Amino acid sequence: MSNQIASNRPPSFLKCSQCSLGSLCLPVGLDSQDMGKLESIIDTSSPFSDSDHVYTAGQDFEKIYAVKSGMFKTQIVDSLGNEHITGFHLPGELFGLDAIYNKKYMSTAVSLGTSSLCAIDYKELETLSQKLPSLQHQLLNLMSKEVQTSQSLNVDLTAEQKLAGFIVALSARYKQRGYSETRFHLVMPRRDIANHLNMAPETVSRLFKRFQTEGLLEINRTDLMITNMQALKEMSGCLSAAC
Amino acid sequence: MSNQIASNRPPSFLKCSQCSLGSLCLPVGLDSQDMGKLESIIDTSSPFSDSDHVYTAGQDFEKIYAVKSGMFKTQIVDSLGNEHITGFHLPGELFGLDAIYNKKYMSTAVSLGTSSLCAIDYKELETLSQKLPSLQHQLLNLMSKEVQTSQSLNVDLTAEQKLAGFIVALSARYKQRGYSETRFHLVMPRRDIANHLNMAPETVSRLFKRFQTEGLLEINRTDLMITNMQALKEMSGCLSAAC
DNA sequence: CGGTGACCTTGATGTGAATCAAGAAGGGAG
DNA sequence: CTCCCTTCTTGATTCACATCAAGGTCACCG
Repeated sequence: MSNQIASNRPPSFLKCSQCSLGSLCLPVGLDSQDMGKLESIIDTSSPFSDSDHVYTAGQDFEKIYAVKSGMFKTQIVDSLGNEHITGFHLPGELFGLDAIYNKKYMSTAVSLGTSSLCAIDYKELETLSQKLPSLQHQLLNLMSKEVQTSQSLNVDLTAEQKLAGFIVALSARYKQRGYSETRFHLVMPRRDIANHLNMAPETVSRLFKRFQTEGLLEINRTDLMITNMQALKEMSGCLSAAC
Repeated sequence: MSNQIASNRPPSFLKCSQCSLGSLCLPVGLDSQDMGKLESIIDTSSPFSDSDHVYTAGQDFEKIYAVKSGMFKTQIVDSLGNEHITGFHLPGELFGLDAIYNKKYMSTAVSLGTSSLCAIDYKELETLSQKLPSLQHQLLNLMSKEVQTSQSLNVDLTAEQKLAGFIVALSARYKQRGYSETRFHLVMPRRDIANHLNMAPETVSRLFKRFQTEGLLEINRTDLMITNMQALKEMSGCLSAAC
């Protein structure tokens, strides 16, 4: 499975114990017996199609979600109706954690392409974490990571630095998951990348072109190949964990 | 104590059970016996003077911190040496949570004026959370809040909206702590506000002047009085929890 | 009390990226 | 295959805010 190009795959109905994402996701550190207990509170729903909503901002919080396959985006809406994409979520990553505090979802979660996920009842997860120290530990770890990621997105960078950083970080996340770090598909449209990074889609387009001219990468629609990782990392200001 | 103007106060050496911040901080939901257990892992250090560092980015992670009095800022540094202030921390708020995942502090924490805090050994906190469901619950809640706060800072807003939002959010936090919501001191210099919000200090200065002209607030150096809260909230786009 | 330095304010100018405006390039549906 | 619609690209123009530059204010201190 290593060095495959990441792409959408048929939804899998594996339990945690058979899931290849165990080393990234909640089960880190659990033995097979404890993993069984975690499995018992996880609900593997049917797959989502492109643009399907998992939950909508304002709904009562009940479950957190772990991506199994495909990709999801989470977006918040301000009082004027402007949407902002807070993150893209790859297999093994959790989302919905921002809802814990307010007991309402703060964001809307949307599937990009065909994707599948595990739904975990948060109340039960808290209770189970009480019994399984490793589970509590990993849950806190993943929340800490989330804090860190959103904080580093706040730093004031040029459009060039932000886009380079986005590509580098995405590459690192694919690598972690056993995919090629130099070649992958951009599942999300330019508009979504631009929105997430607070820039205009036109700017994304122009920058990709320039990156290509400068020999940093090759891009054709959604197909991306990184040809000079080092230069991209340097350009990004090395804020992501990947540097 | 209600409706006092917030200002620096002599450091307090109270334990959680005597601390007035219990309703905001970690002890939420704990009975007096359990609070005693929490107190036993908390270290009340001597007070910090202006610009003192609590920890520095890169140091091994060991403790998380709760502000007792005064204010602290946390800042990260990119590879080019540019600093970015990720947050200002008021009494009852925790910081250092972003270090859990990497086991190293990602940021540097600095005191603004004279301040004091509680240091909590994280390993012991995890262990204790294992025994006290309410403590685990509150810890997860506070981390969730942190995620939410930094995510809403990422939204693309005008300088005007960002500064209005900053003032409104600060006001709400002072109110929560029993201080006046309409009049308080800006402990941090303009430069720090500007840095945190990704703008130039000159822009902050000009906007404060305009807000004053428009009758939204009165400001003299560090002394701030809000005269039209509603207008400020509307201007901010109502992203903070305060709307 | 006058000097020094940090911080803040105010004005003039510059620029990175947004916006505006077409067109080009896929990709489905029939 | 052709139409239609969405997404992407490319160029011209504009604008919000940064940067540059200078002067003002206050606190501290010998």
